[in-house]
Amino acid sequence: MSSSGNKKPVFNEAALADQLRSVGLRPTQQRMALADLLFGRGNRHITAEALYSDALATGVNVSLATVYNALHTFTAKGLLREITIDSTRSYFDTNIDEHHHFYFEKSGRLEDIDRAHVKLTRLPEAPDGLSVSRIDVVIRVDG
Amino acid sequence: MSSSGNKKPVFNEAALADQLRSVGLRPTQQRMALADLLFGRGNRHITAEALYSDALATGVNVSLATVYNALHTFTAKGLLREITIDSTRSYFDTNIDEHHHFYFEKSGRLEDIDRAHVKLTRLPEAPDGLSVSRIDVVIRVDG
DNA sequence: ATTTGTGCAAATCGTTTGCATCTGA
DNA sequence: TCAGATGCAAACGATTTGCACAAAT
Repeated sequence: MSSSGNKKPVFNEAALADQLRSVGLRPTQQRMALADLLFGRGNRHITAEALYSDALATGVNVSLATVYNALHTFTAKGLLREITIDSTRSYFDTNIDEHHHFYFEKSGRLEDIDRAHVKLTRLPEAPDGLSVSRIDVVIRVDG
Repeated sequence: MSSSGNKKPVFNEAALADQLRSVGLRPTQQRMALADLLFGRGNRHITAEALYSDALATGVNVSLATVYNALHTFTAKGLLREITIDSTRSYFDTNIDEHHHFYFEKSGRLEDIDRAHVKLTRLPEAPDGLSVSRIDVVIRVDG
């Protein structure tokens, strides 16, 4: 009973705290716990509600508002990437490298596709010399 | 003051009615008027609220619920394609051919990219032999 | 001490639903 | 006639917001 919840953090607390500080965020208890759930268990594609459930399930005490707060703050600081695929909810992806997704329509699950497996050619220029901020490829499969 | 609104329908009424009947839909006044707004002015990427405004502005008498109804029914019948890009609203695309999109982040506007201008290679197999229902490519630009 | 973050509950907003009434074939 | 459509208003669900309180520097 030394850390912030029932489950031991997967990441070293000091390292997590440094990561948060390095992007200008205070390593509060809630953010530490959420960051641990997000980044301490491999790549995840998670919704706010799901992360909230995860937190409750592991004994972490946070409010839903704080979960939304943390997800948006992390996204703004580049620690997460927001994926919009289903208009009823937002997914947050812990993989911030350039990559793409399979979307399983029935289950609502997302799966990463490495950038090396999708090659885009003949891409048109962005109109008016605007710069491209991101290219998303989503392969929808009926599972 | 002979047709269903202030603005003359761009499409021939009989042709529109046939198009609706051909997919098993009754050509009601509301559906005819909405179909005309949707298909009678070139390709459009429109939200439910925007179509509703359009309808009101052209003197067409429909409820918002009917607009949603029509958009979903048309989509189910293959006359429209629903595009999810922004989690706060759904877009409906009158272009049902395979193609992709530019998304202008500031204005929220969408623009078609012909399929010929995006070539995907090295596509991974869909897992578990599931079939691919659709591939969406969205190029986000900061305009 | 000051700034930043958190939690609660209420508010928002796009969308959906229930149900009574109308309409097209 | 009568299945299918429409309209209204209430319900919904994810997300956001206002504001008082707590925690971090």
